Amino acid sequence: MRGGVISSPWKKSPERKQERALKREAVLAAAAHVFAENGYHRASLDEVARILNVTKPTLYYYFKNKEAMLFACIEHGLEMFRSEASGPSAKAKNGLQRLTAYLKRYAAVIESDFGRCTVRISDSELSEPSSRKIRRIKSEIDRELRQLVADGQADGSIAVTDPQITALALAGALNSIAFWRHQDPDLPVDKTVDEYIHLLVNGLAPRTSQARK
Amino acid sequence: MRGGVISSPWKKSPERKQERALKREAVLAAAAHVFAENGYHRASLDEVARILNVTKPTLYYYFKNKEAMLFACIEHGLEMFRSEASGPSAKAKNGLQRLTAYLKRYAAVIESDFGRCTVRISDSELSEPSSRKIRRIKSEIDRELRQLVADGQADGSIAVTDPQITALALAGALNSIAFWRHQDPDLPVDKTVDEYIHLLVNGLAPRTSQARK
Amino acid sequence: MRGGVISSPWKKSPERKQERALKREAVLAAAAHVFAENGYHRASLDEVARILNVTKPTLYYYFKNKEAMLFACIEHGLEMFRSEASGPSAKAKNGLQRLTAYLKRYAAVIESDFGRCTVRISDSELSEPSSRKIRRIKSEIDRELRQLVADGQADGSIAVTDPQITALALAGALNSIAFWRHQDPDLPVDKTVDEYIHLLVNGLAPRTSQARK
Amino acid sequence: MRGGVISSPWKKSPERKQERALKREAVLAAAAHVFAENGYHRASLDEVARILNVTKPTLYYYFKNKEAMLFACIEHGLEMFRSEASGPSAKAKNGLQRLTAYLKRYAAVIESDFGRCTVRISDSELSEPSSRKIRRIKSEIDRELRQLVADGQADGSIAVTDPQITALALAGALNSIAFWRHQDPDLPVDKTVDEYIHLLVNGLAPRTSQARK
DNA sequence: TATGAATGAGTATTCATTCAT
DNA sequence: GATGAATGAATACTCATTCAT
Repeated sequence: MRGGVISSPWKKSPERKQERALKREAVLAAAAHVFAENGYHRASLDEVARILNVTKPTLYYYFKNKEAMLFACIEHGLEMFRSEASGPSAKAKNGLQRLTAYLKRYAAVIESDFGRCTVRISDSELSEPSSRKIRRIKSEIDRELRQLVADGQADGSIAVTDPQITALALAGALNSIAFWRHQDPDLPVDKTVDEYIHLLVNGLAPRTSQARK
Repeated sequence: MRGGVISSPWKKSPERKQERALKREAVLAAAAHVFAENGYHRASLDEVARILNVTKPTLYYYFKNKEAMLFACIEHGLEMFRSEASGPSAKAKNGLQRLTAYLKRYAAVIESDFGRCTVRISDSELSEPSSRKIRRIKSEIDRELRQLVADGQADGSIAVTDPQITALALAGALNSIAFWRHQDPDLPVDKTVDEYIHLLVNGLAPRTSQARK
Repeated sequence: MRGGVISSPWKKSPERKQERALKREAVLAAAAHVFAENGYHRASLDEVARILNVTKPTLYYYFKNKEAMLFACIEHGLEMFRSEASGPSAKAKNGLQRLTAYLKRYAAVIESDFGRCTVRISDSELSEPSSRKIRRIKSEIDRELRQLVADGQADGSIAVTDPQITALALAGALNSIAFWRHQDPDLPVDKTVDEYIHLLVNGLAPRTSQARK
Repeated sequence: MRGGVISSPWKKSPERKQERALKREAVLAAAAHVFAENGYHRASLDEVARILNVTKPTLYYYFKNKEAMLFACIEHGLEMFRSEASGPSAKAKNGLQRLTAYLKRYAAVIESDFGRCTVRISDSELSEPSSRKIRRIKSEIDRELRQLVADGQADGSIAVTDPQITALALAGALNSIAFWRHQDPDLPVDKTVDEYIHLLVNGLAPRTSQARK
C-alpha cells in the first residue's frame, strides 16, 4: 500500500547484504511512518512489517520492543530538531532573525515522519524511564528555544514578557501543523509555514511603522 | 484511582433516584476524562466503569458503543466551543478585541476534559459517517474563527494576509495547551493563556508605538 | 418490525385488562415466532419483548426462563401435533388413507410457528430434565406415527419393511419443510405438501397399475 | 472431552513438522465437528481450540473469523456433495438407478461432520456475500438432483409430476438424518439409509407387480 | 404488573511478543 | 538472519437474568 513511500532493503529480491545498521534504520523509518500516521496504539507492527516486506518477528531482531521503536523514533526526531537548531543561522544579525530562521527549520522537521511522530505522540505512551529520558531532551530543546527568545529580548529585537511561555506558544503553533497536515494536503506547506511565522513575528495587530520581517 | 475526579451518581450507596439523563452525562464526563487522558485506543471502558463504580455493561445501557461515547464527547466539546463563540463579546469595540475575547474563551474550553478530548483525538478514530459529521462541525468553527479574523481585517484592527491560515495558526497555538497542560500542572493557566494571546496579538517583534492590547 | 404478525395484548394503548393466561399465550406466540425464525440461541428476548411492546423483564413474569419459554413452545407444538393426530380421520377406510390424512395435518402444523420451532430446535438446547420430557412426548408421537404405519401394514394397504425407520423418514421429509419454507416463500405450500405426500405414497418408481392415492 | 474424536497435529508433544495445510484441515475438521454438534452460535471457539490442544488465537492463524470457519466448513461439505454427485454411477442403467445411487452417496456425506454441519446450519448465519455464494452452490446441487429426477422421468423409470418439489422432498428426507442421527446412535445407519431410499423409491402403497429396486 | 437499571458470565477478536528452527 | 507458528493478555461487546420500585 504505502510500500512505495519507504524503500525497503529487503525488497523481496535478494540484495540482502546490507549491514545491520542500514536495516535498523529502515525499520525505524517505517515505524516512524506508521506511528506518525496512526499514533502509537493504533499503529500495528504488522503494518510496519508489511511495509518492509518482512515478517513481524524480524523487527524484534532490530528492536527489543514496540516501545523501543517508539523511543528510537522520538529520539531520532528530537535529534533532528537539535541538529537543525544549530543550523546555519550564524549569518543572521539579531535574535529575532535567528529565532525566525530556527522556526523555519523547526517547521521543516515537523514535516518529516520523525518530526510528526515526535510531536504527535505523548510521552505518556512510554514507560517511565524512557519517558523521563525523552522529557529531558525535550526540555533541552525547549531551553534552546527559550534561549533564542531571551537572546532576542536582550538585543531588543524581541518584545515579550515571559520567554518560557512564549517558547511554548511558538512550538505549539508550529506543532499543530503535524496534526492536520496529512489530512489537508491541499494547503501549500511553505506558504503555510511562512504565514504562521509571519503571524508569530508580527502579531495580529497592525503595525504603524511596518518593520516587516 | 482517579475516582475522586468525577463524582458518580452511583456512589455505591444507593441514592439511586437520579434520572437517566444525569447518569448519561456522568458516563460521558467519565469517558471524556479517560479519553482526554489516554487517547481513544488506550482508553479502556473498564477504567471508565471503575471511575463510576459501575460494571462495564452498564455503560452500554447509556451508549451503544465505545465509538458512540467518543462521538458524544467530541460533539459535546464542539458544542462548548460553539456556545462560547457566541459569548458576551458584543461590548467589544473592534474585530481584534472580539477575536481576543473569543480566543480567551476558546482557551478556557480547552482546559476541560471535553475540550481536551475534542482537540487531542483525531477524527480518524471515528467511523466515516461520524467522522464526517464531526468534520462538518469543526469546519464551521474554523469558519467562525476565520470570520472573526476577516472582520478584524475589514475594520483595520487586524493585519494579516491569509485569514484561513491565520485561523489555523491561532487554533493550533491554543490547542497545544491541551497536550502539555496535564503534564505540566505547575504553569499557571490564566497567565499562560494571556501570554499566548499577547504573543499572537502583538507578535515577537517590538512595536515602536506600543498600542498594547 | 414484525410487530404486525403477532397481536399484542399490551398494544401500547391501555386495554391492559386481559387475564394473565391470555398474555402468557401472547408471550408464547411471540417467542415461538422468534425461535422459529432464528433458532434458540440466535433468538434474543429483546426481540420477543419488542414484538410485544413490552420490556424484557416483563417476560419473566410469565416465564421463569428463556428455556422455560422454549420448553413451553415445544410442548405446545407437540400438543398441536398430537391433537391433530387424533383428528377426523375416522371416516378413512384403510391404514394408508388414515396415514395420508395424518401426514397432511402434520404438514399443516409444521407451517405454524409452534410447529416450526418444535421441529427446528434440537432437544439438546434444553436442560436434561426438560429435554427428557420433550423426548418422551416426541417418542409418543413417533410411536403414533409408527402405529399408523403398522396398521397399514396389517390391513395390507402399506408395504414397507421397517415401520420405525419409515416413520422417521416420513417425519423427516415433512419436517424439512420447516427449514426452507420461510426462505422460499414462492413455492405454494399446499401443492408442495401434496407433492411430498404423493411421492411418499407412490414412490419414485412408476406403477404399472396406477392405484393412485 | 471429545478430544479423542479429532486427532490433533499438535498433540502437546512436539511433532511440529506438519505443514500448514494439514493443520488448517485439522482446525476445519474440529470446527465442523463442533458446529455439527452445537450449531453455529452455541459453538465456541474455545471448544474448538480445546479439541486441538491449542489456544484460541492459534485458530486465527488459520482462519480470519469464526464465520470464515463456518463458511469453509459448509463449502467443504458442499464440495463433498458435489464430488459424490459425479460418482461412479455410470454403470447404472436407467435414471432411477442413477438417482438411487446418488441418494446413497448423498446420505453417506450427511453422516460426516461436514455434511451434518452443511445441512444443519442455516445460510442466514453467514454474512450476505458468503451466504450468497453458499446459496449459489446449494442451488447447483439442487439442480443436479432435479436433473437426475428429470432424467428418470424422461426414460420412464421415474414417475412424478414436479421434479423440483420431488428433489426437495428427497433431500429433505435424507437431510433429516443429520438431525437425529447423533442423538440416536443405536439405529444402524446403513439399514436406515436403505430403508429411507426404499421408501422413496417404492412408496408406502403396495405394488401389485413388484418391480423392486 | 411492569419497568428501569444494573450485572455476571461468556465470547470473539486483536496484537505484541516468544521460540524453535 | 529471518520466519512460521503459537500464545497470553487485554478488550469490546452481548445477553439472560435479577431486583427495587
